[in-house]
Amino acid sequence: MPLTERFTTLLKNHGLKKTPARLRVLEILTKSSQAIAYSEIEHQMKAVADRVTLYRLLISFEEQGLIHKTFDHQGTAKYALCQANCDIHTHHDEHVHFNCTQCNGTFCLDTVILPAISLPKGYSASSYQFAITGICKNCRG
Amino acid sequence: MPLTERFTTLLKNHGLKKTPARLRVLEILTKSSQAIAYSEIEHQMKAVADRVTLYRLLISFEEQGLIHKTFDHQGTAKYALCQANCDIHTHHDEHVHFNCTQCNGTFCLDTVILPAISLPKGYSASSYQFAITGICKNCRG
DNA sequence: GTTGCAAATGCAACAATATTGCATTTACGT
DNA sequence: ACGTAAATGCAATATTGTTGCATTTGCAAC
Ligand SMILES: [Mn+2]
Ligand SMILES: [Mn+2]
Ligand SMILES: [Zn+2]
Ligand SMILES: [Zn+2]
Repeated sequence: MPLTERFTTLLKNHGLKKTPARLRVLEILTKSSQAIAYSEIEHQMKAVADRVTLYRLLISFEEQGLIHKTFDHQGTAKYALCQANCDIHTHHDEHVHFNCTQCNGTFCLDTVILPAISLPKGYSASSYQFAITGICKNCRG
Repeated sequence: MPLTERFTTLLKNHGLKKTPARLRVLEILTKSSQAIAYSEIEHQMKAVADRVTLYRLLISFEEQGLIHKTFDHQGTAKYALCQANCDIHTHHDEHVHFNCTQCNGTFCLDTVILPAISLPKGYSASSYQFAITGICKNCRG
C-alpha cells in the first residue's frame, strides 16, 4: 500500500482530518529510524505549516495514539510513530528507549523485554518509562 | 550534627565554596520529601539569589554529585539530593522515580530493585532511568 | 588580619520551547 | 454545493535555560 494511502486511512481511523501538514509529519516520522525532536521535525517540514500548528498537530497525534513522546537524557521531547495499534484510550507501545550521548539519537527498542517491577505499598502504576543512556550502535568506533 | 554544619562539610568535600544561596538550596532539598522542580526551588528561595545563579548552582551541584536530576512524565526537570556517596566522577544513586499524575509529585524510590536489562547488540549502556507514572500514596482516596 | 585570586554572583541580553486567543480557512459529511 | 466543526495562521505571552561580562566574595596562603 502506498504511503499516502496508508496515512489517509490512519488519519481517518483516528478521527483526524487529512491536511498537508499532517501528511508531511507522518511522512517524516515514517522515514526516520529514530524518535525525533520538535526542532528536527520543524526543520524537515520546510515551512509547510506554522510552528503553532506543528505543536497542536503533535498533541493531537499523541492523544489519538498515532505517535508517542519520550524525553531523552537531556530532557528534550522526542516523537516517534506508534508501532502497535494505539488509540485515544490506550497506548500499547511501552518499550525501552535508548539515548545516545554522542549523537543525541533516541531509539525505540521494541525487542527488549521490560521486566516486572514491584512497587512499594500505596503507589499504583499506570505506565512505565524505561530509558537507557549510552553509546548507540552507529556511534561505536 | 546540625544542618548548617553538615552542609558546610558537604560543600567542602565536593570542592564548592560555602555561599548563602547554596546553603539555602541544600536546606530546601533536605527538607523536601520529593524531588522538586526549578520553579519550586526558586519560589522557596525567596530572592536569596538571582535566577541565573540558581541555574548555575544546580549545574555545579549535579556535576559534583550533591544532587541528581530527573525528568518527570511531563518533561519537567526535578532535583533531589543524592543519598549515596556520589562524587564528580560517578553517581551511585540509580533508583526508580515515581511520577504522580494527580499532584505532579516526583518520588525517589530507593527501595525498589532495578532488574537487569539485556540490550541488543551494538548498544552499550552507561546509565539507566526507570520512571513509573501513576497515583502516589498521598493522592489515593 | 591582610592579601590575592579563583570562584561565585548579578545583570542584561538572548535563545529555545511551548501555550493561548482569536480571526480565517479548510476538510468533509450531508 | 453547502454548512459546520476542525484545523490553521498570526500575534502575543510564558517558561525554561544559556551566555558574556563586570563585580563581588570565599578562602587559602602568608
Ligand atoms: Mn518509542
Ligand atoms: Mn532520585
Ligand atoms: Zn549515537
Ligand atoms: Zn500524588
